[in-house]
Amino acid sequence: MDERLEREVNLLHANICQALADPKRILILYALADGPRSVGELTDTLNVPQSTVSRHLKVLRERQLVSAARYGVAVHYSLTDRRVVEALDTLRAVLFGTLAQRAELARGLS
Amino acid sequence: MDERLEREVNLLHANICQALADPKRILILYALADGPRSVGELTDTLNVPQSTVSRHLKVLRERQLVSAARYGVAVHYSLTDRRVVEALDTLRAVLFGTLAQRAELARGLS
DNA sequence: GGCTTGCATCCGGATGAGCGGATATGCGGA
DNA sequence: TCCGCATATCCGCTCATCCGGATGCAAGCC
Repeated sequence: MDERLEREVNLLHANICQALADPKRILILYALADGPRSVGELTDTLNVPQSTVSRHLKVLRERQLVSAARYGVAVHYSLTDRRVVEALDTLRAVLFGTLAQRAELARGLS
Repeated sequence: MDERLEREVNLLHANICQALADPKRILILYALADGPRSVGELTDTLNVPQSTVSRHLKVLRERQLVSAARYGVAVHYSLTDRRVVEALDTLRAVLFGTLAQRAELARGLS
């Protein structure tokens, strides 16, 4: 295996893919795709304790997938790079493809 | 939060993102992007025990990200949908962007 | 049928990730 | 300065995941 690719993939995993490995974090990214949101807003949107939201935001912030800006006492988070959501949309399209295929298969079996 | 999006994201996570949450699995996908490979070939490429490769392949197979075909005593795996690798490439581009930004920042600080 | 080869699965152990209540910190208003 | 709000971090806990050697299983050869 190409050592270069291996190192690159390790970086990719550590910096991005691992961050996408939790459904709540993906939801946060989609919520931010509509524009910046404060932690409180995200807490309401996701309907989980605030500490949980902050913990997930920390993961996303450390990987620079989101960026934070303080406005008075509130902190507004926003997407750093929309391409992350685009990639997720691509994966969603793949998912629909396989789901459709499974449905097809199930119909054929019946 | 839109319940529909929430369900969709849960599916996306369970079926795809979780499968991308391990660097070895990402490497397998990239290896398969060059064409079908047998388990033995992947074992050599990744340089890990065969049981480990088979375990990861099982995860990818269950999510239908790869498909298996038996040729005699060997099993050849191939990518089900190239778009998965395309999405990974997009994320790689994002990664390079943030890495460049960090380098820039580090230079500015020195 | 016995053997080899290639792959899948089982198992116990170690590590990591998520959780959410409690608490700390930072900021603006009175 | 003291208070209150918004957010961040700490803590102990539970659960998920990965690992790799050992073992099971299918297919072809003799």
